[in-house]
Amino acid sequence: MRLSAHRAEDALGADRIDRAASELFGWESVRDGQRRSVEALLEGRDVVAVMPTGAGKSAVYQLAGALRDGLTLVVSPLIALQTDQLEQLSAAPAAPRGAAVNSSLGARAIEDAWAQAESGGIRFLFLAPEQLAKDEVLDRLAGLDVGLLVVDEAHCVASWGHDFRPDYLRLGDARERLGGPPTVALTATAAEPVREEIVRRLSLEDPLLVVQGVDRPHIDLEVRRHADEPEKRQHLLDLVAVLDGCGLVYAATRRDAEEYASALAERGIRSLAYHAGLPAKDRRTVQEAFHVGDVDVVVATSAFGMGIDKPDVRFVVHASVPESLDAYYQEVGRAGRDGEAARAVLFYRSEDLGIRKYFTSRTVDQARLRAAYKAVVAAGAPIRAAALALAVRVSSRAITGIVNLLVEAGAVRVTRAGIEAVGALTTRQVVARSVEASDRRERIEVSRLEVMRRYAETRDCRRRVLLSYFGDELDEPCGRCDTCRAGTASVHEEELDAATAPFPSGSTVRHAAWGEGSVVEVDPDRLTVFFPSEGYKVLALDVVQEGDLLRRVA
DNA sequence: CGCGCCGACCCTAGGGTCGGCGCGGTGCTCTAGT
Repeated sequence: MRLSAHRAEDALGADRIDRAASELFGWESVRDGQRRSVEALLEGRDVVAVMPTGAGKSAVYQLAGALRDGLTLVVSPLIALQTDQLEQLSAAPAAPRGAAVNSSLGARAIEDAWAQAESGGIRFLFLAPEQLAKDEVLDRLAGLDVGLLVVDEAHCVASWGHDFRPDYLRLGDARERLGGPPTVALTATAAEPVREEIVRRLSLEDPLLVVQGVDRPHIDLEVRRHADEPEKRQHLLDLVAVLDGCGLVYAATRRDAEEYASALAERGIRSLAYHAGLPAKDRRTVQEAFHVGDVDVVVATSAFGMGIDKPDVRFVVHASVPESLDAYYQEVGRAGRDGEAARAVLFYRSEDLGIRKYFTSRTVDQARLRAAYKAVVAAGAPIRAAALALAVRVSSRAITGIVNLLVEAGAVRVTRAGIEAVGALTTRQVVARSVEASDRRERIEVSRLEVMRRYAETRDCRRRVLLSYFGDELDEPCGRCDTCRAGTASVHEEELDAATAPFPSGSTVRHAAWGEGSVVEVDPDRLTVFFPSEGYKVLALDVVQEGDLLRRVA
């Protein structure tokens, strides 16, 4: 079946989308959020779509890619995800074909994929951001007609781009070099600052924001506070031992994951550990065993989960607090995909915030930064990253992070020709600005951890705290969380009304020192406001009002 | 930031405390050697 036939017949988008959905992919219906996203992309508009995995994120780019001219480039963080997506495509009745280019493939398979992309034999090409950092890849893509760029699991831009996988921060440059094709960023969870960073880093222009179904009302929320570590472990094991069905336990370290898994196994529970320290073969085995139901509980670090789409996960238990509410909800969201009742239980000890604090702390290597900037200036002309790495004597991998920081400091810019200095800053200024940029980032991460703490320690309805963080308001306590059951949430409710008046949730405010921010949460006696330069700030309402600290902007 | 391990030291012979130290999470890619 020729796609162009559809285009000729159906000038109107909606009908065309429905027909493609049923004829190419065999789907009976297209949801509202999917339709709006696809329509925008077909009109050439960028899209940021926040929708749970079960809600068919991939359908958005599959439909838009099939209906648009040219190649659809899908940036995906994991090779395993690329493989899954390819399988999904080939399982569809008449969907266009796709291929991947990554390090797991041999030279011949890669050459074949390129040839197919050039001849139009495939319409989807899957890549990790590291591929797009290579000149030869970009050159090759520039010779093709890239009609659509897809950034899957787009929260990775913000969470991994700054240190762990710095090539994520280069996607905006790659996009520009491809001629700025319409772009869709897809993710299951992203609060406002994460969305804002995605838009900024990818240089999206006035994107359509589609947020679909943040609430998962059938997941019961609960936090169990403990002062004592051994007691916490004991209670966690006691609980998991009696929970029905299969589930996940998230631990902070590999060691904890191993220990919990074997303690559960000793109690006769079919459980296995999963973390990035295991050989690739074992990791696949654990995933597969969980998927087919040969194991009931996987105890994992944050390594487990992306791409896991098992419908009947009945519980997600956290042995330690995650780094942010975004991360927490991402992990919790793996429960109850089938829409049946599920539970999310966080075992909380305030000391557990320590390891997260450690992970957020960054030290800038000033000597390397200085050397890199000097080398850029000395070059006198745009210098390639590889040449710069050689000049500064760091690995080509490490140079990306250093250059990212220099870009953030406004000291250099990255163009097609290479890296070049901008303005006339002294080395000292550059180092100072880079340190400031790094500190700002750390402040924001620390503040996100504080919000996680507030969730764990709140007496208000947990779901309301969670949803307001994601920009969704809940008018009444949910009735399906521990604070609602304990009655503390409804007490909170009575006090709330009077407090909401001056700075309602969602409004924009201005602070003399921190600039503009948006109100994330309103409590009877305090406000939580996100300031782009500072992160989340909790302000006492009486202090705010007495000192006239905030002005309402919008 | 908080832990767990190790050795030193305690005061009297084996078990306790204390201070110092190292460690802790996510994956891509390329390359050298089996």
